[in-house]
Amino acid sequence: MTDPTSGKLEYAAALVQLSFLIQRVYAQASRDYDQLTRQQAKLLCMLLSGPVGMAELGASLSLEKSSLTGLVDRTEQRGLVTRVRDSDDRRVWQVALTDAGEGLARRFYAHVMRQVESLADLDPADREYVARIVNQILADYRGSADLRR
Amino acid sequence: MTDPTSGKLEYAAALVQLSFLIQRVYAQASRDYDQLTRQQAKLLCMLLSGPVGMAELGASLSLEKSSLTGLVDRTEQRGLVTRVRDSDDRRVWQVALTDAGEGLARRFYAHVMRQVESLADLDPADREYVARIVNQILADYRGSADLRR
DNA sequence: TATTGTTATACTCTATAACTATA
DNA sequence: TATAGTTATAGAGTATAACAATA
Repeated sequence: MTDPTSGKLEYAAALVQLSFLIQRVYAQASRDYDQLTRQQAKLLCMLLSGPVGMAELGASLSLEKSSLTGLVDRTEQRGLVTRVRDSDDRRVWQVALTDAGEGLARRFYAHVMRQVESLADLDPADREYVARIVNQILADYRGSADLRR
Repeated sequence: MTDPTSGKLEYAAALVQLSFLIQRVYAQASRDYDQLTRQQAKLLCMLLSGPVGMAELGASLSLEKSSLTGLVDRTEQRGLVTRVRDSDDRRVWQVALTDAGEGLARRFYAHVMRQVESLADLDPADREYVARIVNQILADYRGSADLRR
């Protein structure tokens, strides 16, 4: 087993190291934007496309429901999200961005994109190729996740 | 700003989503191997190439020294690592895998590699291409990190 | 009865600041 | 004095189990 921190890595080892690098970028960006935590930043980004129910959030974030309760509590106390009762089922809550949360989320997300883009000076053709393959990996995973339901 | 959880993503967005997917795989594998935490698993893997000093570990893991003290404490209490005094400088400690820690780390690491390999059914040529570009990203980052020192 | 979400509890992870031991 | 690492403390993140409100 070779040292995973240097030298030329095989496919899987390289992807794992890249994931740690990108998570480091993400965590640093979180601190840079209003001292967010990585988890709070991820929550905000997941709400950018509109309010999401607690159950769906828990599944997407791979969190137990009690863990999500705490995360939403802390993010709500900072004024970045609010809970909204579902009109159909009074047990259900939707989580939505506040105006402050949406502004912060947009700026944070754009910053992370810039940081990741500037990690390496790649040829445009290489970027497109990588984007295509990574989209294929993500699509294959979603397909297999659907099968498991 | 498009929903980052579905559809075709641009280069940076795709890499960020992939990093979250791989971290989920890594965390699940940690739980599957003796109920490791993600951080303990990462520590074990960093020691696979031999003992490492606390200072270097802290830099590699992006942890404050007190945070690392706690992580090594908990991992040591589980019998997976040991502290060894440096022979030259009696303030310095090296962290090393125990036999149990090394066996667990090897099995865990191999499992993560298999899991990541099997995320998608890619052409061998695509895997090689992705591996080459990701290695370039990692090398560019290390180069810029060296410049910042 | 079943489901959604919260509360209670315990533990891990992390940072800041003060401290000890060694150089 | 300076450096390597620990201790003290506080807070965030997480899971399990028990619970309340609603369906």
